[in-house]
Amino acid sequence: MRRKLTPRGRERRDQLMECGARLFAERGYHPTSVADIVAALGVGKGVFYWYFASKEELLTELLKASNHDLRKRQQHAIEGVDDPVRRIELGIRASLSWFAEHREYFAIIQFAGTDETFAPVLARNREISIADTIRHLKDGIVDGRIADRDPTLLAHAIHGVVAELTSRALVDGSMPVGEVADLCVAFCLEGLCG
Amino acid sequence: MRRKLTPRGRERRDQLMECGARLFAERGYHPTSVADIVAALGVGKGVFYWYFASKEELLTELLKASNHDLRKRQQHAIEGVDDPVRRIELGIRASLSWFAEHREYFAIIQFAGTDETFAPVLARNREISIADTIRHLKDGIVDGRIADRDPTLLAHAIHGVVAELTSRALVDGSMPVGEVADLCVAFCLEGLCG
DNA sequence: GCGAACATTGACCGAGCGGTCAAGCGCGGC
DNA sequence: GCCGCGCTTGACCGCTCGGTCAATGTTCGC
Repeated sequence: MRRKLTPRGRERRDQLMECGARLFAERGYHPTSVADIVAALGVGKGVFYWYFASKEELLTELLKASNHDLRKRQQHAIEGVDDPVRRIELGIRASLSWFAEHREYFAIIQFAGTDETFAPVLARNREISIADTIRHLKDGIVDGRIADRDPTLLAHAIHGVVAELTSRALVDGSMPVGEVADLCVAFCLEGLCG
Repeated sequence: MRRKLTPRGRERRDQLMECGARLFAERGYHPTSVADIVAALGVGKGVFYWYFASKEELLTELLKASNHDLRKRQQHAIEGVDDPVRRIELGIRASLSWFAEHREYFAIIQFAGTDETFAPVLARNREISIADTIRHLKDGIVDGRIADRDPTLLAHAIHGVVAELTSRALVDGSMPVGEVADLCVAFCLEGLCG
């Protein structure tokens, strides 16, 4: 593995990550070999192991980087908004629009959830995200704007709606983001009967 | 592969499916080899290929069988109930209790979703399930009991909540089914603000 | 008690995997 | 001009995998 990174090196690393993300998403993690990844870039196998200790490490880095990017988007979206219900709404919309622009990551994250190896990093990512949501929920419950139910379960419920609609409507179905986001928000805030 | 099946053969086949389901859930599909499955049963490798054409076919059969069983449970739960909202509620509760009793299938289904190979059978399973839900939703919309929004997206939203709460609260968290089901129903019917 | 069909064995195969490494390349500093 | 180091090469290694198959055991009906 490398010690330092010159600009040229950083570019190669990014290329490998992008290429790996695309192939993992298209064919799955196990069926994609390191040989496939370097072949797609037209370089030798050694290049891969210069930048990553293992195929496993590449996936881990992909998970960390994508979560970091998604969270930045969410934080930017709710910046300066005080109303907790509105913060939740904007967070949902930010998530959907991020996934609409990075569809390949959906499959990657889903796979990572099926392999114990990636449980730690995935759990950490989710914890952060759930904690953010819980904070807004608790604020809303105190204000009386949100029904007084277990905030942890509520947070997971919201994440479930976002995940499923991302998967079915954005990734598979290619529906317009705005339309999906509107229903997602309406469902989360008012339910079926609202 | 076999032609006919004697009672003895049927039992072996069931053993292989049960054993495969357990190992796939514990370690994942790719990391579990056919050799692992037959070793766990203490039989030769040829036995596996007598009952299944491939490892792939075993997973496919597991997906079909589990979905069939889950659907039976749902249909039994809503038998004789006319109110569409109540039917949805009972369907949600039936799903959660089924998964609580068959936790291993959650990981299997999640993995199958990451591999194109299993997309057809998974899509078919989901279509059936979503169609059931849509039927009740439309009935509810006609009655004015359910808000007039895209029933397909609503159905996916409900499935998302069920899936996520199954995964986080039942499989990982081991919370009591009843408690999770109550919140799941409340969230789906009334949302955060209800 | 024999023959047919069901059921089982486990050594074997070719392919492909993740990962290694000795050797070589190219560029900036001296 | 050449040294050092970041970077690249690709043949190679050990191993495991999914899948095959000829031989053999087991269970029936007749």
